[in-house]
Amino acid sequence: MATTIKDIARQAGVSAATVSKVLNRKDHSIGEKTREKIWSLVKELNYTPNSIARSLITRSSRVIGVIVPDILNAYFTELVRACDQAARERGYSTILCNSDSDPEKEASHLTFLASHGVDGIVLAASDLIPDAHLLERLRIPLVSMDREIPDLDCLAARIDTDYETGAFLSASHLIRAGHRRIAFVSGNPQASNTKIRRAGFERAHREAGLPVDPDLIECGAFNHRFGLVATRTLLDRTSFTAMCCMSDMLAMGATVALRERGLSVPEDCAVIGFDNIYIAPLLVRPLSTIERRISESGYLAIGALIDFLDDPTHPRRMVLMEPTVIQRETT
Amino acid sequence: MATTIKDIARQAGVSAATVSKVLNRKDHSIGEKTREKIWSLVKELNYTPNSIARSLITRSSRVIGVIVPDILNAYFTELVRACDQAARERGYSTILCNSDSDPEKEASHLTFLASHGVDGIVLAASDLIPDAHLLERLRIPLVSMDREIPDLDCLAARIDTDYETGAFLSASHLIRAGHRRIAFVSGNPQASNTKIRRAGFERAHREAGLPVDPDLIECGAFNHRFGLVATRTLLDRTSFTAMCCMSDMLAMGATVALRERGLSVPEDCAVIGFDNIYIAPLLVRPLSTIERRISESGYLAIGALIDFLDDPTHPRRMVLMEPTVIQRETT
DNA sequence: CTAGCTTAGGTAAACGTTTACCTAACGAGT
DNA sequence: ACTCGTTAGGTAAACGTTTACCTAAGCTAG
Repeated sequence: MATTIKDIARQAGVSAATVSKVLNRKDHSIGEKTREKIWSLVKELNYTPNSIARSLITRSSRVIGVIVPDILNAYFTELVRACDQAARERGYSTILCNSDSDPEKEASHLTFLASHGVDGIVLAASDLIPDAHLLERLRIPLVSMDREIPDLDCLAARIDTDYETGAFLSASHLIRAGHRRIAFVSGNPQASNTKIRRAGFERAHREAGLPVDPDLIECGAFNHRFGLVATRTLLDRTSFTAMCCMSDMLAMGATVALRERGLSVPEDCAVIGFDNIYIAPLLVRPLSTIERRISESGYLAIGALIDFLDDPTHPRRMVLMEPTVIQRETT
Repeated sequence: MATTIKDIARQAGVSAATVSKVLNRKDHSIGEKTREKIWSLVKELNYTPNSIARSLITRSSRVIGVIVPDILNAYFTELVRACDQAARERGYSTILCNSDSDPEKEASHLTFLASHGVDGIVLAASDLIPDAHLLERLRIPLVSMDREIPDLDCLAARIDTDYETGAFLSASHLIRAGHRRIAFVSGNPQASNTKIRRAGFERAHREAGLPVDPDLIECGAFNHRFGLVATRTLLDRTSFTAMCCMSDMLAMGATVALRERGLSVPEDCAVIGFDNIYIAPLLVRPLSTIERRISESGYLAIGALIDFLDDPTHPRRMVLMEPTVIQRETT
């Protein structure tokens, strides 16, 4: 139905190979007028090369798969958007997969992406430890973001955030403001993701000569729903004057729970988030948070991946993003 | 490198055609033991068919393209997520494109999707009128969501929202609460999208015997940045006690501007949004809004598209979603 | 005994590209 | 007159599938 390279070739009176060479700018040995004729036919017939056929023969699709736990989490929305933009700027496009933090879904997305011939994959934060055997078998260049990952030879880069420092800053910020009983809410307690943050939180207390009350800790997931229920649980169990939430979504859920109980933020209880999602400053009471430059890390991930695709001997990158405090009105 | 159908065939001692038949369940004429041998080899060698080769020959990729103006707008995040989920449930996957409301980007995404052989496209709300010639030429089954679109024969369905009623409800809600001077903030003033909403807004006033002051109208874009600047402009120009924002993102921007001037919501100025994005109830002061069942409309879009793909004579769907009011704490 | 059906599977073309290698003509240098 | 290079372009295989059509054997019915 659509125009193919053969249509162009026939109408130009040359072979398909010649057209292909011109289209791919490998036309040092093609005459000027043939070249022009081909280009004008391409315009006239609105010819666009069939990427599928091209991928089949070149074994490269110029597509990058991006796997995130849940795009509804505004943090991942921003990340995905940045990855997509970075990829397009370099002639790639992306295909997005939500794993819902489910190992089976993650594995099925991985094989899906492989069967669709993606050139590389960005595997973003998740409580999961990815299936090393599968990754090993697939042998697709990979960038890991904020997650535990085995040291595969198809690992192009790791982009991690210094969660220890982030959590340390977050707790210190509140301790300096005079808080003594600070709740800590984070994701899956088994994930290194959360363990490291907890370590930073505890270090801040240690350095300030403060104890850490285990009753003030609630870990489960990074979404707003957990923020809501964790805060309710904490309020029922104990008392505190501030909350360290390890994601902005958690902080949003927490604030709703505090309001429910008639507590106002930050007067009755201060709340600090983590991520600085673009919504944070738009809340009616703008949320204090830990900035982690989400878009920049997306750009880094895609950049590292494409550099690796261009040249697999390119030195692997290991980036550790340094978070900073942003004080708004909730603390 | 990866296992192909020929590897399976060789090891099973049959031809590739036989393997293909078994894999595709067209194996009525294949012996029981051959069948079993093939399946066990498939498992053993971790064979996954190469989707690219398959697409090339079958001319179907089981991929659906989704074009939105900007995934950072939480409304589209939810929509995209719903489309993706609906598609996966029916064995399709999606590929996402952000047009940034730019006609050139939209056109380039359209040809990109075409060259990658997507089976269908969901074209979501945008201030743009799509390039009818391009669409006509591409001949890819299409679902249009909340946008003006020519009546192409590849149009599988239209999913629209009854914006006139939505805006009417929104304004009436505020009028009933006693407001007399209500600002109206919406997207691109040229787009039918906005004109229709404005009509609903005006009808609510007419039916209540109230005049509409043109000074209270500001139209430009649907994002939070415009909400912020439009509200500043309105506050500088005139006075009002309530705002009809035609998207929740606008409402979020508006609330920030009101706070800036020391006005509290809803005491000094009520604000109502539109869309009921999932963040609306999480704002420290939960946002009143117009519900439009975003996920449901995503499901509808993908469902209509796939039905059309399955059977192009399937009756075209024209859905008009009916919005409702959700009162929270900003009104 | 043979026409015809069923069962089990093979053959080869096709999808739309890319690319390694070939050819043919022409001119220049020796 | 011959090699050699260059220029301009063609040939055909290859990528990994699917599928229309073929074959060959075995069986059954008349």
